[in-house]
Amino acid sequence: MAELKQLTKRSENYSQWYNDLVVKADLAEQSAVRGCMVIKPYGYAIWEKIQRQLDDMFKATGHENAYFPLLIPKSFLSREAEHVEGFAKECAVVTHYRLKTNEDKTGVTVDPAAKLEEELIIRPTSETIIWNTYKNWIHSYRDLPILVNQWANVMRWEMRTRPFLRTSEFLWQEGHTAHATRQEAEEEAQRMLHVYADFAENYMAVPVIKGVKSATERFAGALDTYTIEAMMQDGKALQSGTSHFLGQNFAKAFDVQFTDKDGKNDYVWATSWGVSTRLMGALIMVHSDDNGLVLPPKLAPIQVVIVPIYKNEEQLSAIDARVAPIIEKLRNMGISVKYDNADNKRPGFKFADYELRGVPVRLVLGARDLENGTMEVMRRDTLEKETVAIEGIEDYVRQLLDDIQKNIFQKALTQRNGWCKTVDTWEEFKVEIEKGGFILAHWDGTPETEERIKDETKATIRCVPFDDDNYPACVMDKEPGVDMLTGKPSARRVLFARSY
RNA sequence: CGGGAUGUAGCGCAGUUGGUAGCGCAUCUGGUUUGGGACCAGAGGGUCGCACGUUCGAGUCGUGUCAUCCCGACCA
Repeated sequence: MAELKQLTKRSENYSQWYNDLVVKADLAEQSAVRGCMVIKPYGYAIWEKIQRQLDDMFKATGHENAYFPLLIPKSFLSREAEHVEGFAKECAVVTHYRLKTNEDKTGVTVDPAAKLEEELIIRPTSETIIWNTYKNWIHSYRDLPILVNQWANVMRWEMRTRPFLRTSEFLWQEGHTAHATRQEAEEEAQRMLHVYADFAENYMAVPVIKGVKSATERFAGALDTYTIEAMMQDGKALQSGTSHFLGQNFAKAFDVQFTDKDGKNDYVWATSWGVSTRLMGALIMVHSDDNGLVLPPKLAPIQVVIVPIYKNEEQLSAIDARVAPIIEKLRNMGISVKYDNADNKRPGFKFADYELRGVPVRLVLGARDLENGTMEVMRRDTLEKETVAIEGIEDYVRQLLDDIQKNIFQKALTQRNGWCKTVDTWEEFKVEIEKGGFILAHWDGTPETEERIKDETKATIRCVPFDDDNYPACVMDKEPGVDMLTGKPSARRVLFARSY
């Protein structure tokens, strides 16, 4: 009880509330290694659902999976100038390949004799090692395009870490494609951004704003970075996925040329795109309430939990028998069901526990229901309970799951749209940014102004939004104007926010 | 790397002017319970982050050190 109460103090410190939720909902815990995270079975089950769905979507757009080494020779990283610049400060480095036992047997030390001639970097991202490989794969236009994705872990030695949002080591997928033309590569980068947006909205039930990053916010080594930006319940934005048009930068750095139909040589055009376990951070922060996690049915490891209520063995076996065919039917419909008839926890405890873990639907069957031929159905998103006839309950549940999926998206969308506002003056901007949310304002397009705004308000340009009929009108406002700070001309409003 | 805070049982904490370790939750045993986080009785669990110092005596005082968290800078 005391544990649950702590969760209700969300307003005091959102960050702390979030950390509590991650731990209490049994998703993850801190590891012995600084800034790393142990993903526990329940948390990992959610990640597996995310993985499986994204993987299907990648395959449907013609991509294949492959795997590249964890360790990258230091010299690879420095081939692309901007790329090193962006990652050098956060790399873990392998310098030796052997330990030896101390002479007094008190432990082990690094064997100085086993120093590597060239240090190895634990990948912060795999562009360099992949492009070094692509050099050997690509000779002719017939070898293109290459559409490869990798599921992997990467490591970035960040100064400040947060579970799921920014851990030193994280799981992700990174797509790396090579194309014969600029246009094809640009289309690929856009296509994958839309795949991400589709996934975020239709599976995670997290509404996002698609757009292009400003030059300062761009990926190190990219010509353009496209992003999906989500809004958390506390008014801070979260960059949830990115897709990069890399131009010929990496092809030039790793000398990857191909011969076209006319026999002429040219550098190939590249993209890369990735989403990480950070998506789980978004999932948690967008939907959760004071009772814990709220998972969208499409990504919930357990979609339906059934809890029996009984006073003795006979009653339990009667319930077991009544529940068995329901479980079977639900499973045949592709619904994941857990029947929790464990005798070592009381019903009230189970109710609270499955709510904490975000299970979308709970069915309860007791002696009373057995007599009436009913079950109690509770939906996690609204916490509403109703009593429903057992006859045909499987279809009812199927319908309810769809309904919950739609409802939590709608709820998040309404909230997100409520966070969008237009601001015209600098004074107003400084006031509004304190309240959180997305702010649409005019910007003169220079990095200097962007920097000033960031320094004074901690707000960054999240993106220049793409067209989408579903966005609120203020996001779609493309009228020119003047910069709120400098008064210089602005082509259109851009999206500002404070972010994680 | 700067500012602030905290390190005492698995978790959350208390510990008085320095006197040899305590509470709640969790765990284990037995019993009664079971429609919203059960109750009773009993039990187990600690080099008080680490090191050095002051003292007859340190969880408590001093110095150093390490770690974690929060707020910044940095980032998916």
